[in-house]
Amino acid sequence: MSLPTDTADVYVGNSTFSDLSLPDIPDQPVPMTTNCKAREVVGRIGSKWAIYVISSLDEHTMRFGDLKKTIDGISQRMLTVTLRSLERDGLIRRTVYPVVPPRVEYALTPLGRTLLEVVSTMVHWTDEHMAEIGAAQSAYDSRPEPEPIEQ
Amino acid sequence: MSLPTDTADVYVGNSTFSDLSLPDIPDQPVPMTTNCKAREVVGRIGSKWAIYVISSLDEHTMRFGDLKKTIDGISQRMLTVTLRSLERDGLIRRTVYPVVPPRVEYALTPLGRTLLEVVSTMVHWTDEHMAEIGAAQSAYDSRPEPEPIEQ
DNA sequence: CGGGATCCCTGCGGATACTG
DNA sequence: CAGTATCCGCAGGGATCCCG
Repeated sequence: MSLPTDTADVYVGNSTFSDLSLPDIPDQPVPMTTNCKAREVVGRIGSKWAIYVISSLDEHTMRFGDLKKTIDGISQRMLTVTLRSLERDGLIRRTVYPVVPPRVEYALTPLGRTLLEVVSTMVHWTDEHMAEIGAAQSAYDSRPEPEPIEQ
Repeated sequence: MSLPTDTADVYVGNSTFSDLSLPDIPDQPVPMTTNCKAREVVGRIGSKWAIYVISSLDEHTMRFGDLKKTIDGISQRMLTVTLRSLERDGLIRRTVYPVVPPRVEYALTPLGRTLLEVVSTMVHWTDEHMAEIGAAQSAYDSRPEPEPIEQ
């Protein structure tokens, strides 16, 4: 997603003019050739924070601050961006209570709950195979060193 | 992955000195606070091209050029980087045949085949719910426009 | 053919300051 | 509290050239 097809940002110096503080309609009309469906999923749940949000919302709804505290590596901006994106995709529902200290709650939609299962599958796979991957990496890093073929 | 903890790249002008043509040991010792396991999976299969490689290698082995032609949006560099990464993780196996025109074949390892199932789950989920997501997006983009609260 | 090495642009995402 | 608005570093990744 967000391929440089016709974004046509006004380039000024060393910064794009469309600095996208909070992007509204970022998705492009699919200029990719191959089956970009998978790309979309990854772009969605793999946006670095979406998984945490989805996982955190497992069952109970949460407020903005709660999510921020729970995920705790995330910045306000990225939490907002992620929540907006997930809301736009119909994966979470945002409820605003018009009270004096603003109260906003987020919860998974039925669709989001089905995605949670996929995410859980991924997390489960990781838990089971992380050791193998680590071992494979160690083995790989003990590379025989190409040996310049002197002679 | 690749969090800016202690990478300590020599910063020269507007470009990093460690231009990372082909990174060797990019993974960091987990400086994240939350359960970064999920992040690792996403970082792995969500590296924009890994899914295509994994999916393409479903069952039959493939040569470098075959993969490049199949995935077709990918650059040589990214295909190489992705293949190296997956090989290091023990997800694919690289076989070099010492013949005059070099012949290199890639195939999923047993571990990689288990990941393929996870990827398939994701792709399947996408196929089933893309319409819903699209509808949700359209609905969201027909936003009631916040109404500046005149008066 | 299968990459390795370089150069360079872009956009992701962090930090910070300000509003209702 | 729950955002919005800006600024900007930096790594991801494409284009290109070259090599065994």
